[in-house]
This record gives sequence, C-alpha cells and structure tokens, in this order.
Amino acid sequence: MATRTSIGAKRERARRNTAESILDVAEQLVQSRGFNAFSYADIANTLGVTKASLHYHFPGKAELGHALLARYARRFADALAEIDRGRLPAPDRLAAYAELYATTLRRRRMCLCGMLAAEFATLPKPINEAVVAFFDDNERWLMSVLEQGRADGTLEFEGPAGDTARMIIGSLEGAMLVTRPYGDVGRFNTTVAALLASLEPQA
Amino acid sequence: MATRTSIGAKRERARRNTAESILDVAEQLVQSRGFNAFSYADIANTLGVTKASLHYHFPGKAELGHALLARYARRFADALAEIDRGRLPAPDRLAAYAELYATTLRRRRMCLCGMLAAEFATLPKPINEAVVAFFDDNERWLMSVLEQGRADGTLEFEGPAGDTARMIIGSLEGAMLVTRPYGDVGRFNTTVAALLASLEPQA
DNA sequence: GTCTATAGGCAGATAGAC
DNA sequence: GTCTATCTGCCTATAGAC
Repeated sequence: MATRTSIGAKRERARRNTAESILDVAEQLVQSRGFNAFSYADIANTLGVTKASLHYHFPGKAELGHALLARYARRFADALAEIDRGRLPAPDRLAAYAELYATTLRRRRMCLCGMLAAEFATLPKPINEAVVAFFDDNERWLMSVLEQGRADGTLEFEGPAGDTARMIIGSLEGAMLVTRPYGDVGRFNTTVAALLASLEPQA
Repeated sequence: MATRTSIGAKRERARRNTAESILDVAEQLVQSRGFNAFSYADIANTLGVTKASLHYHFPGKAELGHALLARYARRFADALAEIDRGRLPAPDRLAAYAELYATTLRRRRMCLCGMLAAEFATLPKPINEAVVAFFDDNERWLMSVLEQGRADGTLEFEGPAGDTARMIIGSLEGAMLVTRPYGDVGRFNTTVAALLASLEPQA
C-alpha cells in the first residue's frame, strides 16, 4: 500500500521540512497573537501556499496546535538538558533558565505555554493537558536545581522547593506578560535580577 | 431634538442598567476566555436579547471593550482607594492588594488586563493604551505603599521602589496565569505568601 | 430600545483534479 | 503534495419596522 513508509526518503524529508515550516510560522503567530487569533489563511499567505495544502500536513487546527506544543516542549527540554550539561552552580543554572525567557521576549514573543494558559478555557483538551505537562516539567527541573543549591549553600529559600519553583515560573511568565505591552526588555530584566537576588544566601 | 438628555430619567436608568448587564457578561467572558474568544452572540444568548440590541448600546466590539476596560479601571482604582482608607501598615496594604487578585482567581477569572496583555498584538489601539495605563496606575500605587513601608521600617527591599512594584505586578499576574490551568487557588496563595515574606524586614 | 432580516466577510474544513 | 473550487457556519455590523 502507498503509505508514508513506502515513499522515497527524499520526499519524506521534503514533507517533514514543509511541516516544520508550517510549525515555524504557526509558532510565531501563536506566541505573538494567540491561538485564537491566527488562521490557516495567515500561515498559507506567509508561506505562499494554499490553506488546503496545510490541511494535508495537519488535518485541523487542533492537531497543528498539539504538534506545535509537542515540538516546543521537546526543544525546551533539550535546552534544560543543555544547561545541565554545563554543570554550573545552581544560581547560574537559574540565570540560564531565566535567559531562555529573555531570549523569547527579545523576539517579541510570549512563552508559548503562557499564551496558551491565558486561552486555556477555549482550547482543545489535548492542548490543555500538554500545557499543564509543560509547567509540571519546568517545576520538576527547577525543584532539583533549587534543592541542589540549598544543599550546597549556593541558594537560600524557605519552605518546600516546589513552592519556590512555582513562584519562579509564575514570576517569569508574569514579567513576560506585563513587559510585552511596553516593548521594553529592561523591564523584564529588573524583575529577574530582583528574583534571582532574593534567592542568594544572605551575607 | 430627541437626544438622550431629553428622554425620561427612568428610561435613562433602564438604558444604563442594560448597558451594565452587557458589560457584566462581557467582562466575565473576556476574563475567562479572552477578547478574541467571545462574540456578540455569546452575550446576546446569555441575556436573552438579540445581537442587534447590543449594537444599540455599544456600536462595535472595540467600543464595548473600551467601555469594559474603563469601568474595570475605575472599580480597581476605587478598591485601591478603599484599601488606603483603612490606613493600614504597608505590609497589610500589600496583602489587601494581593487579595484583590485572589478574589478574581476564585471566580475562575484572569485579571482583565493580564488577559488583554496576552492578546495585546491583536487589540484596538485605545484598548492597548488603557491596558498600559492600568499597569501604570497599579505601579504608582504600589510604589507609594512600598516607599512608605520602607520609610517606616515595615518593609525592606533594595533598589528603586518602582522596580519592586513592577516585580509585584508581574508576579501576581503570572501566578494567576499559571494557576488557572490547575484550578487550584492554593498554588496562587503559596506564591503570594513567598512574595510578601520576601519584603518583610529581616529579623 | 428591541426586534427581524440580511449583508459581507472570514473561519475551518473537504472533494477531487493534477 | 499542492492546487482550485466549494461548503457550511459564525463573525461583526447595518437597515429599517415596531
């Protein structure tokens, strides 16, 4: 049968590249405008193809969104793994983590999951579940950094590490959210500096 | 001429009440679903009137949104004035401020301006300007509380009060944003507790 | 003030040719 | 894989009767 597994490797690569291009454009649109504020027509016009063509790669908007989120979560996990690879002290890992957000903001984008969290009440269930999973992953990673930092004395905070992890995620997402209307990254940076400083051990 | 000033006071009141009801429903929809995810049809169905009737009170969605924001900002300012009226110590004022957010969250809503900040790139200019003005107002109020607290020794923080004010706004907005997918207000409360504790003078 | 009726556009989606 | 053509439905908005 003429399934995808039987088509040539070259074509398969082309198909994947098209799909990736679609996700690239969709990602930019969702992160800057929101899931409910972009259409297949937007992507089609940007790429110079028709809407029908997009439906070949992603049957519907829900599937596109889910694929988008899966890729985003994978990349984010890779970025965290890359930070870990450096074997940096805990405070430096936190700074590197915050820098991931700053980079997104400099591209005038909101965190994908922060945007989707705002639209949560209107999204398909699979997308919602992936959003929660994303935050859970972030929380776990931060918890381990925080606990390590507290153990070796490079970080200082009270209560469960999970609470502080949640506070960090919330603060970074919120700083992004409020900063974007001002278009001023400095606004974000001062908040991050204050946040990281509050976790430093008292002299 | 048959302007609004010439109609009876009774009718004028009825008109205002209808307009208020429309704003009530719109507010609920925007805060839970977003400006781009509700329609005149949603409001009309909820109130049991037709879409055309809504257009009598608010010519278009942009005007409705602007009126909504104006009312919200006015009420928020009133709430802040009410907090000031109590002449509480600075830390208590901050707690009361955070409680405004908590109340919104308990009603399963996002801060109106936090939601609109997410959708910023897609909104009419007048709405965007009102969103920025709202955050500016909040920042000013927090600044004065923070400075007063630092002066009388009830609060402790480093750097300009404006930076800490921005951090507080961002943290509260972000905590709301991330908490909503979990539907667990406790998540929000732990962040707020940590935030307020970090501003307490060191023992 | 609220209604019916309707315009005009864009959304997401599908069928079928190439 | 991408196209043209088309469907259906919902959107914002308006005209005009009551």
